[in-house]
Amino acid sequence: MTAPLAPQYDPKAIEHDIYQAWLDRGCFAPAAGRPGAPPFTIMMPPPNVTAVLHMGHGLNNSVQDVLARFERMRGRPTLWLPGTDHAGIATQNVVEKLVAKEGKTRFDVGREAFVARVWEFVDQTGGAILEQLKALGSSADWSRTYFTLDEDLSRAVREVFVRLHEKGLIYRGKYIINWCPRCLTALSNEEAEKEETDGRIWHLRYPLADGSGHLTVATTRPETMLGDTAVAVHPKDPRYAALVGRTLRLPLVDREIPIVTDEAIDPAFGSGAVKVTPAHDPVDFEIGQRHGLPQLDVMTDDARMNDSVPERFRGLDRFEARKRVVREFEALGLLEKVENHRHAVGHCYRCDTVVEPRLSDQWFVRMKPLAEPAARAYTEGRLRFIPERRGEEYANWMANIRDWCISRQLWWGHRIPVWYCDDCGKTIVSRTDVTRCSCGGSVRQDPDVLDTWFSSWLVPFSSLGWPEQTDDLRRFYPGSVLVTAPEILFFWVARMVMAGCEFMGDIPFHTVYLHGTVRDTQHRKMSKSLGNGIDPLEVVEKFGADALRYTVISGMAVGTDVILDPADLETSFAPGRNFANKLWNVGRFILTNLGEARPRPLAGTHRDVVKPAELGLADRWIIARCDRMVREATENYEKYRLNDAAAAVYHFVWSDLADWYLEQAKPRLYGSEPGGDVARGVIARTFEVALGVLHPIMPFITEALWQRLPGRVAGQTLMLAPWPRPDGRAPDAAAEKDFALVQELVGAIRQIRAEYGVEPGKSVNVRVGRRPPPFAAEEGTIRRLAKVAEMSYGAPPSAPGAHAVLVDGTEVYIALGDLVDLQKERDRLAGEKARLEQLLVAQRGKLGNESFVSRAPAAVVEKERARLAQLEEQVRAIAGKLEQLG
RNA sequence: GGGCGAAUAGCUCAGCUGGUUCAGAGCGCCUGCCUUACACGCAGGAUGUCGGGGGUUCGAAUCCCUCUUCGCCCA
Repeated sequence: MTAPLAPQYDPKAIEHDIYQAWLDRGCFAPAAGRPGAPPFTIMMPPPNVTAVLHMGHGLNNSVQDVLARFERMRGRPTLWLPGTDHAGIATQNVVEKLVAKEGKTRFDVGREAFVARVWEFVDQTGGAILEQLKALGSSADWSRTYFTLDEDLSRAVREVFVRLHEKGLIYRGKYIINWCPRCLTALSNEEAEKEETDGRIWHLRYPLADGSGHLTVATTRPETMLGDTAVAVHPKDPRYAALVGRTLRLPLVDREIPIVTDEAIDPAFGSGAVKVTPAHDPVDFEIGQRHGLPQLDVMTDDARMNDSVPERFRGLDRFEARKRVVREFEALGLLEKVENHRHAVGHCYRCDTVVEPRLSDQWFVRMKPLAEPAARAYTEGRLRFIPERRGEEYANWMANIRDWCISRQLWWGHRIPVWYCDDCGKTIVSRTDVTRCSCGGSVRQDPDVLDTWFSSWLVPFSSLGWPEQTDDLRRFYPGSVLVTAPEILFFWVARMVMAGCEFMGDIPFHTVYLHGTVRDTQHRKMSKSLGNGIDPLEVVEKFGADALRYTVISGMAVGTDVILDPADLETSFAPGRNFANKLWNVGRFILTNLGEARPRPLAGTHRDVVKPAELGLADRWIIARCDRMVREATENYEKYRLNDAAAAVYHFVWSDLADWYLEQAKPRLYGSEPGGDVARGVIARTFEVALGVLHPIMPFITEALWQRLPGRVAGQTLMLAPWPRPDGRAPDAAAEKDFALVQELVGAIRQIRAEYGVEPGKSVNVRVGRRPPPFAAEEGTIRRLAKVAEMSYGAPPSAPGAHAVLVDGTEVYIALGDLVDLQKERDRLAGEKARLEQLLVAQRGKLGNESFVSRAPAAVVEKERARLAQLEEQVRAIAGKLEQLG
């Protein structure tokens, strides 16, 4: 039935076939689920259609897949919905680069042909990333995969645009927006990323028009002075009170500008006098509005100085112009001083070009009315964040929301559904294409497209068919959890909540799980430009998807970053690789020893069921440990503490099952002791449980081993098996305590063997002070695991030997013959005695403290008393030994 | 400038409601072992002023204040 398993786990040998089998059986589509179980819906953050997989995706999708698989096994109809995003700027940039290789710009190619070219590119390469996600084991329902430019999602975009416009929440206007002079488009505030930059403040002198002196302004962008139309000071600033209302002669351009007062001026910043450039700064724009100042745009689309500046500046790039302006001020003796200044400068989030604040005609969404219900969802506790503190960022953003610039001067995207009549000048906003104005005149559609996020924010329902009332929409909206990186909290998450409230009347998910970022050993974010990225496919190729998944999941506490070394994948992914290999070998050992016969069940009504009386101490112990592991892991999965869930199974498999139980059971398995059938039953059951609990994190290897367990029927899959439930009779504190005693004795003997350098193959004789039931029950185990030849009980012999004292005071004597060094033994015991006496003093002090005894809870005091007694017993025993040694 | 967080072993981080899960895990390191599941392993071991200072408390890595350093978000 099963081919012999290789001694080293080879993920490549199993992953592909298993994934294909899951696909063939349709395991990823939502099942009917357990009766009454609520659906579990999780929207994959749609990757850019041109993106290639990086570790960020690896992490993000690992987390989502863990949650999806967990809930699926728990019997909830689970939909993990994948898709791709058309990513306006990013995709257009990629194709523009291709076109550039042919020596052309998109304008040479023309709009229609260029867009056709992008489609061609997307059809060929787009969605490759979804294929790559499959290599990670992602259990998304690929049959429902969407693309944000699909016809039905585009219909949703138009519907939303028209509805918001009808409500007066979309408007067009001329305001300061963030302009990327490289992408040649407007950006939203969120897309203009502020980066701390070392800059300068130039203090420039502007002479009074009447020649009676000058006023000094401070600026970080001197080149914009060419567009100044005023200087503003704070109305209460005594330094400038006398100058208010007078006129300055603007150097270099020789233009007269007024000195005005405005509350927005911070008297403490720079000189307290601010040059006002209404066409190139948002604050200046507002000052200009208040004072009716002219707006003088001094730059071209690509941030060169335009024709409204003196001729010698025209055509200069803005940074060239900056240098020249400063030089000329200096030459005129008008440069007062230059200071270093660190400040936040906006950069295009797609190409990192410094953004130019610029006056421009654009479409906006009025956000306040949309933000209000979205903010309330959080404050009322219906929407929660993990980690919690992210909720405050969300609330803060909502409270200070600004209108959203949604038009982009791109060709790739959803064209704005607005038409202008050439004849009557009417503006028509329409769900369907317009070919002619009601006046009969010809119409032109607005040339711009919408911000990509204007379609992404609808995904929680547009991907389910909205505005149609589809079955999917009814069944899977609202969703459950959103898993993403904190970077797109505002871009995407917050806006989805708004859209959900506005168009569906309900938030799109109740939990937002924001995971950390993947960084290198210097804690730098992984990026293409730094070359410090890790290719997840390379990791999968080398160590397997499970190793990748386990490594990132176990290495990531809630909200913390994952540090990986791109230069040393071997070490970085060792935790996952080692554990996968361990699990593989545990499985190999177990499968070999279970054989073909169906093992006896531990519970149920089968006549062959293992009766409680048949279970030995070790059996009861591993069943109890297994039960504890299931509870712990389940609880941690539920709390999104995935690393803790991972640790619970890891510890059970490695430390409890492999290191102790399997070792303990070997004689029974090998037939040298009776009870092999019981051991096999216990092993089969606990291992199957462990595989199930681990499956969400390591789906491939657990599936592979699970399918090989005896008694499997073809077609069964662990992926759809029910979530392991704790065994009703399993909690067994006594067994846990008793076996721990056995473990302690074995540990004590091993420790002494190691300290005295007893050869690993050599057996020793041991005498133990007393013989509690656990020692009697597991004497064979103790003898085998500690390599003990003769084990006897009672007072230790007087012959020299090594001594140990267990925490309960039990004396352990190990005959070592001539290996024993009396002096060494004295030193060892004296050291141990000193250590324990220190603890004893502290313990006596604690209990001697009247206020502790009277004020601490009785149970705590009782515990401490017991500990004191134990310590006293240990010290007494060791002191006795020392005396004996002389 | 405003808001939020973090500092625990060489490294990456757990430690949740103050008390035997309190000083932990993984990786790395040291010693000995190719013990017929695994050397990606087994057994044993070393390493800590829990960032500094102050406070609350019978009791603080844990709560409060303060300082220092480092992050993140927003202006």
